[in-house]
Amino acid sequence: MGGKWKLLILFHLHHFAKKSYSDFKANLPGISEKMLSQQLKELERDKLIAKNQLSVKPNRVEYFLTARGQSLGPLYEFISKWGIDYLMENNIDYIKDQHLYK
Amino acid sequence: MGGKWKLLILFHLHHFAKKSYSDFKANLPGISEKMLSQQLKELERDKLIAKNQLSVKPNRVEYFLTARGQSLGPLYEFISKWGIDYLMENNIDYIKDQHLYK
DNA sequence: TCAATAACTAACTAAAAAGTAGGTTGTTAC
DNA sequence: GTAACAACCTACTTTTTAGTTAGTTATTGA
Repeated sequence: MGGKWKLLILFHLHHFAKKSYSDFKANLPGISEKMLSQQLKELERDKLIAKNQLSVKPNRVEYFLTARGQSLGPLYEFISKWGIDYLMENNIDYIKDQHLYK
Repeated sequence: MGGKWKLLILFHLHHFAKKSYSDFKANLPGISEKMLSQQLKELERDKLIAKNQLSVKPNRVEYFLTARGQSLGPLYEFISKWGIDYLMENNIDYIKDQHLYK
């Protein structure tokens, strides 16, 4: 489960419950479509997320956390809080310094 | 912090407080010396661990968690528990199936 | 009808991480 | 005085991951 974007994808689903492919695209700045669909597929394979097929003719889906994905909830929370604390302790303005993380 | 062995190193220190280079070597089956010293160095660089130089003429050291390394304690605990639960839910005998994780 | 959007896939390249095989310095144990 | 151990380091290869660019199908909105 060590992909560059997986934790972020899971974290988004943890907070917003349901998200479409393009929701991720819009909210994960810098991710390429290849990475996005690859990581979604691996998360599905590992049963951490699943998707509803809303329609087929125009292909519309929504992703959500499985029970297993939800069971990692405390982890998402902890890492998020730890990260924010880390940035604050070190006086890093994330918005200003985003170039550091690309 | 995404090295293959880092979490295991941190987890060992979390449980045993102080460990020497060769303690890790003995308790992380499969790690190469290159990987071990590389990951220790990166963890030091990131201020998650530190070492005491016990002697120089014969080079003896002991590694331990810094305050920052300790602040991740709940993470080590959670992941460890989650992993064990995962193995049990799926009837995986870790000892028997170690080859799966090499 | 033409552009934009949604949800993808595929081919290829580049960069990062890990593995392999060796070498070093200085000890103590036999 | 030789082997074994501790704590490393170096060069090189292989594997894995990520980035780039370019398609595909189908739909709605102007």
